[in-house]
Amino acid sequence: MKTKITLKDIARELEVSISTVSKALKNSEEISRDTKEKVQAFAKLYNYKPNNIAISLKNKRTKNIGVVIPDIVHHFFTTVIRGIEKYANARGYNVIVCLSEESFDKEVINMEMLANGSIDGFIMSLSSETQQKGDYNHLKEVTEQGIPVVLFDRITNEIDCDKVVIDDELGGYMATKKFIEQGKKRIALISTDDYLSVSKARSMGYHKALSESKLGVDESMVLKMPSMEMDENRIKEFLEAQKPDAVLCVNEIFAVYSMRLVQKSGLKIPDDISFIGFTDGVLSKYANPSLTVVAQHGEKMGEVSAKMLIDKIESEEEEETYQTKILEPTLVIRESINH
Amino acid sequence: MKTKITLKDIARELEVSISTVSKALKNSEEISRDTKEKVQAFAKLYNYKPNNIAISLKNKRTKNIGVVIPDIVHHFFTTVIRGIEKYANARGYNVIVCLSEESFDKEVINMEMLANGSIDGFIMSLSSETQQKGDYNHLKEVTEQGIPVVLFDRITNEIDCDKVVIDDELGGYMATKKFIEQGKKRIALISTDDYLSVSKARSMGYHKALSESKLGVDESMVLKMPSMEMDENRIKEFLEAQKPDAVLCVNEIFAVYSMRLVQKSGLKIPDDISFIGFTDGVLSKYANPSLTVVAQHGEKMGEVSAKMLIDKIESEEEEETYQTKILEPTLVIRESINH
DNA sequence: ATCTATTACGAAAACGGTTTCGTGTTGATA
DNA sequence: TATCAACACGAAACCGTTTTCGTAATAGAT
Repeated sequence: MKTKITLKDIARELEVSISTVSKALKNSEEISRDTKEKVQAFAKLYNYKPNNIAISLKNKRTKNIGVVIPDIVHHFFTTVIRGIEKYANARGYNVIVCLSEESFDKEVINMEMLANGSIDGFIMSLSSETQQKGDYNHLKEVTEQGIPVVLFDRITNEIDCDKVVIDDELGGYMATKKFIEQGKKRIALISTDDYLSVSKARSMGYHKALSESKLGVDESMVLKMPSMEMDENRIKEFLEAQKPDAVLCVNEIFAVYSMRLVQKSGLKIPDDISFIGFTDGVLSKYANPSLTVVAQHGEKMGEVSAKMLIDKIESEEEEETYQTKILEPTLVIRESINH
Repeated sequence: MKTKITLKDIARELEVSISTVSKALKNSEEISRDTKEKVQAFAKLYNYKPNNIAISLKNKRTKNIGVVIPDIVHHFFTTVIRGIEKYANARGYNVIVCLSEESFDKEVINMEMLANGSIDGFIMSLSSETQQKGDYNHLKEVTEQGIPVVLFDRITNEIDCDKVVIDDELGGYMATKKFIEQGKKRIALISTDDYLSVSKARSMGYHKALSESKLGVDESMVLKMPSMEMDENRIKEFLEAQKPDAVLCVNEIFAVYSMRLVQKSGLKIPDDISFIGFTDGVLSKYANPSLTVVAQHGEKMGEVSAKMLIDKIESEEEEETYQTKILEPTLVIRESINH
């Protein structure tokens, strides 16, 4: 086992001082050509690499960014991470991922762990429990310490920081409008409870599109599922009672599941009933029929978040100006609606 | 912006030495009750938290583990990460995720970045490019430095380290056996090229089961896709030419896609033709019909890997003994085969 | 009164770097 | 010959901890 070599080792071996070695390796003008060459050759020979931790301590910069998300087994978050990772890596940063698993306490603990010097900034999406509680003190503490934070997707207005969201309302609006244009008359919405900011916005888009049209809103056409868990019977009863000819679902799973239900009862998709979901994941792509969705471009979101964060980390000025970037969703047309 | 408080700050404020503060906070016997109470109260008041970086430098322990995987937008890896994260977190470790994106160079760069003090050990799954090249020098260097490594799923025998795999051959065997027991006669395999160690093992299980049976192996019933990308026509031609009554696919996507193809040509699943895939992801669960799969228990794999790694990190002895844990896959029966 | 043990604390080294500043040596200049 | 700048390097502080070791003060024993 050949252990890592340090500046001190090189200095001892070459009978120069540590400072000289450090400078020589940085090609400082202060050091003679001779010495520099000697040191650099020696360093290369023994594969010297500076210790990141020591550098972090000195510079008060870790080159790590902390990502705190509710869940990783979820296509959207996964693509966001990929976007963050790619961008951050290109700028020399590493990504520390922590999962809150939708728990407020875990979110707090994770942030506390990371905030004590392990990272230069946070990128995060709030857990549902945090959003329900409305308690954002852990975020306040972090921002007050001067640690930059970028909130994405599941955000709150109670914290002053950079934010990246997609225009979920627009997404709901676009999808609903599409149905209206296609002459659908009974347009249903399957949503979750409003505490999830995204569901809320998507529902608003749905309501807006309908109230702008001659159809108007009929609240009995809206099903709010109490949790993200599938409750098969609720959906089944709802679809049988309301007999919609178009359904907008706030996620993929509701949509795919609903499609299976209506297919079993003999309806044809998209002619008898059309579907649009949210999140352009594998499910939508490989569903039968493939599902038209409002795509959120998670990877782009990750990139944008990472860029905002790193720019802030590396900016000298202590500007207290925060921006909210709004990304536009797009409709990915597949077989579950008429073309 | 209230900046973080350090031991030095407390020492100055309370007019004691830094050492005293440090000891007082650790409830050392050396310090008087009075002083301890004073220091602890002050620390709590100003919300003192020790700086992780400084501690890391001192202890030569970062409490970080590096996870290097080929891809994160992939259900299996995602569940493994979750398993790692949960377990590691419970033991006070953070997880730094790096993506090789199936590239050898990125894998090398990522490992080098992390190996310079940022982490205490690696958990990784090889990129396909690395497996094709067969170049494992980056791994050798790391292990020679005494950094513990746990390899999972996509492993190599050329490196001495702990390993965790699922018995992919057994998985292929179990699935094929199932088909044989159900009286299927034309059992096909859709696989990828053999450089992926997992595909290879799964194929071996398929071959083994068939050669043990009266059916025997017919190589024309095996389709090897040159890459992970979907090549729709290859599969279509293959299925039309061979007319199998059962298909084993080395992943979900091949399976779901194939099911759609045969359904379009009027075949009934599972009676006319049955399907089994690998990877128990969302696709299998929500496919129509839902797909029977060989489940790999990624979360368990992550947990086991993390446990092995952390145990090694925290073990005093320099035992050079490595183990390979083999996890057994299980068959998750769904609608794509007869019950 | 002297010695010893205990208590309670501080100084300093160490982790592995970076960086500022001081200084001995050299050669050129006045 | 005295002065001085340029050169090349080293000492030391610093980042924020932990930990070893030394020691002043006090109390108890003889």
